[in-house]
Amino acid sequence: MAVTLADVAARAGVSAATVSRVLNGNYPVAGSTKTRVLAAVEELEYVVNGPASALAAATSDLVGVLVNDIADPFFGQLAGAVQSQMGPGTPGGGPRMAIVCNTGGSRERELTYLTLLQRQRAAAVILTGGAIEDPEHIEALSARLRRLEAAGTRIVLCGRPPLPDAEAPAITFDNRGGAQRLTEHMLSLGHRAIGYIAGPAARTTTRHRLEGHRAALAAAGLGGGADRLTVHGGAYDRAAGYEGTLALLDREPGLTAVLAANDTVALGACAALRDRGLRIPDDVSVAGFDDLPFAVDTTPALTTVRVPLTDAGAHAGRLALSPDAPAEGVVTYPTTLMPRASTAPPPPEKP
Amino acid sequence: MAVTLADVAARAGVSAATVSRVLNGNYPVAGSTKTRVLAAVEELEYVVNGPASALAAATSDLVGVLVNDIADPFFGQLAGAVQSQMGPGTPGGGPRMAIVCNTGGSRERELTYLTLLQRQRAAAVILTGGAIEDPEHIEALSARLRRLEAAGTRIVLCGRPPLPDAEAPAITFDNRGGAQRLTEHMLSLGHRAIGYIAGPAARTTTRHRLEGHRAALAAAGLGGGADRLTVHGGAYDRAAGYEGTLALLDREPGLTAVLAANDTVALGACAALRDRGLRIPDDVSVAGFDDLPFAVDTTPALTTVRVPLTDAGAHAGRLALSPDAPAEGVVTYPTTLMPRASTAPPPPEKP
DNA sequence: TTCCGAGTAGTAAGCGCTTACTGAATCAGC
DNA sequence: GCTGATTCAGTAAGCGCTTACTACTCGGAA
Repeated sequence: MAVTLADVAARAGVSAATVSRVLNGNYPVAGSTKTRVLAAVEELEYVVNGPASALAAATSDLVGVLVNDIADPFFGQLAGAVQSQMGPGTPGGGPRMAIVCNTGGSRERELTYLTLLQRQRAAAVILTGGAIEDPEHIEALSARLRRLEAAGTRIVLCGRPPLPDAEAPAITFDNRGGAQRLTEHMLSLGHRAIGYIAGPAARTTTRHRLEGHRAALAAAGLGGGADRLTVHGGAYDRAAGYEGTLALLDREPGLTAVLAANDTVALGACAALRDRGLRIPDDVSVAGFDDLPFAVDTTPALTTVRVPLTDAGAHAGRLALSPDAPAEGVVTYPTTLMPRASTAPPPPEKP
Repeated sequence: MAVTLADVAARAGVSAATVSRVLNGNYPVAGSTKTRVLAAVEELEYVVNGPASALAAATSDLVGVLVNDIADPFFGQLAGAVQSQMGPGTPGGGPRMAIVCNTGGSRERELTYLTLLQRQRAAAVILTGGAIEDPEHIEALSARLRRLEAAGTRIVLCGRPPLPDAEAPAITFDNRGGAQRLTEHMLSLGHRAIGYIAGPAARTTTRHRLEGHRAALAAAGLGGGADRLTVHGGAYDRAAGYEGTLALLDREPGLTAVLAANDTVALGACAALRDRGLRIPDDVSVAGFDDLPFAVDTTPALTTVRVPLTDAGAHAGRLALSPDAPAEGVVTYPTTLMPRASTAPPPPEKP
């Protein structure tokens, strides 16, 4: 039915092995033969059978990318950057294809996808986004990853810290430092009643950002009441920001600033503040994290911390494809404070 | 090295064929045997070799999804919805995996990815987003799709009209009607000088939305000067909105409304208006299209047209998996006007 | 008791490709 | 002109799985 290697070989008057060698180019073939084979490929519109070659060569050209939420631009950018390194004419030989797997932040699906990728004999797997900090889950995850590595799959972590006993290279963001600088920025503006809406608990990203915030507070001698002004959202979404802000406002009516776990959460915070009749930044300052494209378009423009998603994603993609695992351990990308109009000095004390 | 079917068979004391049958469940196997096999699979941590089974069975469990820009939430939502139909415990037998391919709107990459998917012997391919209306490209695309279909790959179109001579099912959005209703909404508010920032030319989505807009204008007897107040963006992005708005403003200082090709473009339009010192909606009304999640969080909240991305994506996913091609032709999803605060009556005429 | 047809399990022939290994030229060096 | 290296192409043995086809067992109808 479909055109096979043998058909091409017959057409070109050579053996199947020669055609294979021309196509893979890892063995000397005379120029004239090569031309003839290529012509036959063209004429017959031959397309390699991926599964067959994966089986024979025990390698596949599939790379898995695990993301928490593909509809979230944070992961969209990351995935896009990873994919920019694949396709034709990219490092590591032939074209690769990225399989983006949407875990939805579910532990179970994370593991399931890993098995599915092992089943595809993926060449590499890139785990993105903060890791879940449940020892039990980490153990299960490590076990799966160990199996994958044993099967020859390269593992790359992007946006999460390295795993306890694996040597998979990790790319991380300086979330802690970014959060710290952001809080310092708020403090320097004069804010003292700063609410913090953290992401879901038991996530590395959540913890690191919160740690940075706490560190800045502590350095300013304000560490004491921090807990009271911190709430945890159920996800990194708008609802977390909205509800978190309302909760904070109830807890501390004198709130002058809200720091959100990320830009999307900040959007929800802004909505809640507006619904309560508070102006940004006149009454309350708001800041996000990540500097997603829309941050510059909110009103007022959102102060946030830029995370170099594109660079990191591309880097992860390259690491995944590099035939020789450099295993350079952890690379940390810096984060940058982006002060914009949503933060300003707090309003003068009301008499 | 890796555990194979034979290993499992040996462990369970049966033949490889039996193990295969237990795993695929399309042949009677006695309960006790099944239990024994499953236990062996468990103990050996056996994971099927996907490529091998794809080769032998001449089918793969990979589904390709072509998107224009994975970092755009529009496609992110669509891709997420498609994937929600795959994975374990979904229609069409075993777990499938979605390969999301980022074409970046490039014709060449669109074709390349299609070849790459053919190479993987994908079970189905879902093409999302507006199609490019270049006869030459359509021809090339159709040829590739015909080859894919000949190879047994199901084709599903989502968000684009059916192809000339293919019977691939298509899911479309009522872009035309949505745009028409949106323009009618503006007209009913009293706007007459309505600028339109269209998407890139030669895209079906661009054309349909523009047609709807023109139709509403014509029905109101305003069809005449429509061209003068229409600009085309180079992409569906913020820059298109920003630059398009500045161009419109130069062309018609008395502009009272800007309709954008989509929500992201509208964001750019808002930014340009603000930079020119114009208030929304007091001086100029703005509307978008798609109703992406952030539309409700802009200031003021963006009037837009809701497009049921999640439903459509899930539908496309189901169509792609359904073993028997229903080939129900074209299904059109309705779009809904979402009037919000960014549109209001035009300011009173200045004397 | 014989025979037949369910119901199960095994055998073996590929699926289309890669890649050692082998073989046939060609060619430089003496 | 002969030898040994070198270059290029063919042969064939799988890679791990699926699936006709065959073979056996067993209960019940004849």
